[in-house]
Amino acid sequence: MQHAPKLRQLEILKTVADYGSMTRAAQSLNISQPAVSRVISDLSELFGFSLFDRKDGLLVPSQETRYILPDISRMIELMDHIRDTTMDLTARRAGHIRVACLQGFSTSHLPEVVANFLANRPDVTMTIEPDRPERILEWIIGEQYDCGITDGFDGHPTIESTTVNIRTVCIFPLGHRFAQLDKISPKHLDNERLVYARRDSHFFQMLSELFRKHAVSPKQTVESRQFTSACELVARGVGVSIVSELDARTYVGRLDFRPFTPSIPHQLSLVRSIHQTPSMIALDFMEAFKDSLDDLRI
Amino acid sequence: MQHAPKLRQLEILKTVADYGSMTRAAQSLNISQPAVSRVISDLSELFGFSLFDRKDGLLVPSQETRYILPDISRMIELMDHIRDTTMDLTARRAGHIRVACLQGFSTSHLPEVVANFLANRPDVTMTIEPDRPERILEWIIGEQYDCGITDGFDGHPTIESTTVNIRTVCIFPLGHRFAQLDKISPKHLDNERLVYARRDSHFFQMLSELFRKHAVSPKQTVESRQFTSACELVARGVGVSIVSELDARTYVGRLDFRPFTPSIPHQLSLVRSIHQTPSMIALDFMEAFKDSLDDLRI
DNA sequence: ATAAATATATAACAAATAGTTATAGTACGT
DNA sequence: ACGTACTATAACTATTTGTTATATATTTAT
Repeated sequence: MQHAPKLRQLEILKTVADYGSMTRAAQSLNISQPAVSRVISDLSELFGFSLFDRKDGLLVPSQETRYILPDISRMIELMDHIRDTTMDLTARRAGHIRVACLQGFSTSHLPEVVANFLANRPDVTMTIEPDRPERILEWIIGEQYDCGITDGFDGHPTIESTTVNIRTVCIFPLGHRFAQLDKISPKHLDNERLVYARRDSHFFQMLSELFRKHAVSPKQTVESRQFTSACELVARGVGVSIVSELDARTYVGRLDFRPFTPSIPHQLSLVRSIHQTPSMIALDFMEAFKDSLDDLRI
Repeated sequence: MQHAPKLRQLEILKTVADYGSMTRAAQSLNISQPAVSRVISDLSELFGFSLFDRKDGLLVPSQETRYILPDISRMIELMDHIRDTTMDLTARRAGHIRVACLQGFSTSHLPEVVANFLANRPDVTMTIEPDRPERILEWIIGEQYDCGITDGFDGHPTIESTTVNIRTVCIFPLGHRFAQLDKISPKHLDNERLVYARRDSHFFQMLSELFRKHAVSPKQTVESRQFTSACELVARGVGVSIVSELDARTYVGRLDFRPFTPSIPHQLSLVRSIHQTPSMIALDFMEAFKDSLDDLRI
């Protein structure tokens, strides 16, 4: 096993080859000429062949030197690239973020948050995996994703979560009589055609409870597995529905909505494993995500 | 402008990532554990993010570290490659040699010399450019080639040359009556069908002179521009010819030959520019070439 | 939960490396 | 032959990279 050359030595070698003069190479590198001179003689001794020929007052790389110069250039470029990349990572401008989220979320609120986040971070890439809530928790516990977005999260020892209560609204087709009201309450929904979403959810149970208490029975028309498809149905005039303002917002212009009282908050949870130190860019994204909910939280 | 990491630091980082432990990385690198410890903390400070997470007693690269590890690996491989290459260059096992030679030479003696030379030098590559003698000298003067092989060279201030006198033989078809002779002299050639080669050459002039002196007049049949094609013609029974033993040898089995007296040496010159320091592998090749002529020189 | 074992961090120091200035030697153009 | 520009050598300094000794965490086993 013998010594490898130092990166610095190769850099100096390349500079001398580029300038054809040790003196000018030294100037370009902002070091003294004897420093360059010695590096060249050291390298020549290490390699065992002469590095340059003198020709018309210029130092011309020898055949042997020419043979390795391309590799040296690649080497230096690679190091520059590593340096740039670490700087981008530090400045949170590069990296990869893996997000697991609810099915519906991946088509409603999240795309805009992601688009805004990536807009001024050209070297950041993301993976978004939509799945059911239970699977999301599994992914997070298994540390397959940096963070997850779910609802109805009720705690887990290895998961750290931030829960945001999102306002609930009643959505209805454009031109519907509800547009005259300021708020919609259960009594308005009696006999109204209602599109249900996520019958098994905590949210749905709260809602049923409320109807029972107010002795209100809306006409069930369709049950959808996702809030977004409920929105689609409402926009097409199938009926009205109760969803989070978050979902409603992405349909502005295609349907109308008003606050629903009493408040039945949607509990949206941003979760991550406590066993995984999140990358800084992932932390930034989680911040950005929480910020995006600021004017929707109760 | 900020500091780039040292190659050594990256190497240590990679080793720690590979072993999942600073202590074991230190062992593998044959350095002390505190040295590794400090490199990691220095790098972490330089980069501005934490490099490892602790997990079940193992150091696991952080997201950020994982992001740059592939580049680090490439970097280290590249440096290894450069080191190996320089060692090969020193051991004269790698490099590139550019040879300019006579047309005929590129198909007769040279291929075998080249084949032998490259046989145990897998990383050596060669360019062989066949051309006319005057062009060869131009190439050499212009330093386009490491060396040239020509004949009838009569000196040039910027060219260093080694000239070898090659024995001359008379070649004749298998089964020809000349096979009974030990040597062929001009008198044997009277009225013999003779294939001429290179009528403009120094060699041809010497030969004509000789015939005149001995009052011998062979029957001219064909004139070929190359000695090798003369050999082909003779092998096919067109006549006999006078060529260098070097050319004759490559046709052993297809024609027969005997020494020709008096000796009219072929002057084969190995030339190179005095302005270009030859690469060591080129010097080796020139030596090998001269050696190949050893048992053919007068 | 605590002790023993193991792994990492810190400090003080030594060796090696990469730079410095000063000066001597070389090669080239007039 | 002389001045100019470039390169080499020498002696020295600062920085980097390693060392040992020791303290502090962290796991593992009891």
